[in-house]
Amino acid sequence: MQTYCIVGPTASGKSAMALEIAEKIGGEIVSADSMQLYRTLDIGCAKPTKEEQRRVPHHLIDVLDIHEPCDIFRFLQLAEKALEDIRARGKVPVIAGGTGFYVKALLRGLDDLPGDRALREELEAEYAGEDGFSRLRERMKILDPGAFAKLSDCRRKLLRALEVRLVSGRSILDFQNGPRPLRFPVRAWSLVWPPELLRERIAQRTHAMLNAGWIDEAERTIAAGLLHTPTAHQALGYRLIGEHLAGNLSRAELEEKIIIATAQFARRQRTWFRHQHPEAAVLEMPQ
RNA sequence: AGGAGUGUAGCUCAGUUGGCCAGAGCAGCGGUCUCCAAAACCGCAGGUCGUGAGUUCGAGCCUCACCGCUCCUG
Repeated sequence: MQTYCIVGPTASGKSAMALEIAEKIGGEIVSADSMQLYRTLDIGCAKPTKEEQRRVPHHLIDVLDIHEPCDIFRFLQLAEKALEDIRARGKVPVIAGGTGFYVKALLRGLDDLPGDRALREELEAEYAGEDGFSRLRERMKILDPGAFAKLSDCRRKLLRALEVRLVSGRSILDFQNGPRPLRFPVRAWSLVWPPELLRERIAQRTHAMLNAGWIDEAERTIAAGLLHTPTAHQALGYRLIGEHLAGNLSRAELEEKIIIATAQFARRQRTWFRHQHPEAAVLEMPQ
């Protein structure tokens, strides 16, 4: 049985298209969005409305508390279960999402890299200081020159490579086997907008979200500790709204900054989808 | 109208006593991506230095005129 998949940057119209397809074929939507996973991050993450969620069953929305951490494996665990359930019911999954890394991993799986959470935290602490990064680089330079050559600029990835090296005795590069095949048949589209047009949509949506109560929502979630959560704190806009509430940003400046941050995010997504999803047919938007 | 000030990348500005090819931050664009991905990281482009003339071997920096903007006084 076929599985559908729609990817695209934020504000590109994925949700609407997924809804349309799902209704037409009697499918169920699986959100592949790192932030819609979290409860109470509603307006700010442009979640489908309750009404839309009633029209078609949605999965992986509101499944985590903001204080819970999430990473690619947690997501895969949840998403694979959702796909399994949907198929068991004889329904068609319609994956829709803007978190490219998650979508790709769901479609193709990940290589089996060794890991050790506890060790990871130790290393994180060990290389935390001012000179931590240079010490990390020095160590990797001799321990795993290959990985160092490829990752030397990125602290986070170097750290992970060191973890793999220490756990397995081998380079992280040895575990990464290039492009993986799709794990199941999929019909996929990538929504592509002219940048200026998408930016305009982002601006309009941001304005509407702010007027729809996003500021109150942010105030509540910040009071609940959002800014100190392991993963959810990354959600765009909330921190800026906090600045606004603290009087450091005017309403106009707030809106402008959110639009810029969102457009920058959309650009990164654009780059990702352009290169990482050969299975997806490009759909020029609008229409 | 008179006086003072100002006019350098899309924006905010640096540019020493006139002399490397005019710089930065932000924005923009491109790229990477296998346990933080709404993240992390790498790279690129862009300026008739308001306009015109003059001084000088040489002017963004000096002189003059004009234009624009700002402030002050009437």
